[in-house]
Amino acid sequence: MPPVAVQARGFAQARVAQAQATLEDYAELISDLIASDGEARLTDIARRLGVSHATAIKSVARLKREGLATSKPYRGVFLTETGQALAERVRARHRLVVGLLVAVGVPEAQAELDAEGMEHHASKAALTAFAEFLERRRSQS
Amino acid sequence: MPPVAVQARGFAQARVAQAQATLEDYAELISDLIASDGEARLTDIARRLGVSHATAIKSVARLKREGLATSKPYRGVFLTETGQALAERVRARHRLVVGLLVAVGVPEAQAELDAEGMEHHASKAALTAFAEFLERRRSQS
DNA sequence: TGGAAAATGTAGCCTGCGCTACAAATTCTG
DNA sequence: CAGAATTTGTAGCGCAGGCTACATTTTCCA
Repeated sequence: MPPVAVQARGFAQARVAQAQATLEDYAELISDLIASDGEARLTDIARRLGVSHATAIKSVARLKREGLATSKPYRGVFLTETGQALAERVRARHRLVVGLLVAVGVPEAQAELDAEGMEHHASKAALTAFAEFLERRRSQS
Repeated sequence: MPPVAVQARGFAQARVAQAQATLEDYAELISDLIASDGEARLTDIARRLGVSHATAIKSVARLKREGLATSKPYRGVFLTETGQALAERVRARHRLVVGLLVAVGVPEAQAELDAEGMEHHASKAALTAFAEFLERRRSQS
């Protein structure tokens, strides 16, 4: 077993990541919807996340509280600059994680599903390592 | 963007995994404590998870509700057969994830921390791929 | 253009998992 | 072996994020 402090830190890190996960998922999804449909409607957000619209409304309210999004009644949801920046970081990270999973042999479709959960827990150091690993791969083949 | 159904499934999978995560962490930790100390005391569980003892008590109560653990007042916590089996699966999975992270270049210490969060989201297919990847690596070097 | 359909919003409930504060039991020790 | 220290238990709170049910607003189209 790892030293107590180290182990506790690991769990704490995972908890913090988890608390951010919802915000990250929403930010990325809203950004994607705006890019593809021109707007991010509550119903579409809920459908894509697989939750009820009531849940989506609550979560969007939290995004607004945290300064990541804005919206007016009966209108679509928009990201603030901060929110957009978060969305872009998350998107890049998502691609990196999927890329790594595929590179080590996880089937594409499953890699997408797994990445959805794992990406939130990849540290900067891990992402750097992933990028370098993929780069080495690419230059070799 | 992926098809709606696929994307929703990804998020749903992540939510399910997350709901299991606490149980898995406790089961593994209790198993480790029993192996190393002969017993799993509430205080040690709480210290290693980095939470208050009250939180640990609540979570252990949930493990008992779900048939994974047993305990009597003012005595240590023990795993049922189901709980022990879970602990072993989780331990194996944890090692596999750490192994993969290290193999692709994540520093050992960080790999341990990251694995704590990621491991809960690795599907069977991913774990198989990880194992094969590590096997290939081993036989090459 | 008026009414049905769709979208959005509100209210209230549940569970999980954090916390602090206080209570009770056990264990250690002088 | 009595009292202090430790450990375990209980109560009650907060937040996040699920849900259903019902209300309201907007949108669409016959």
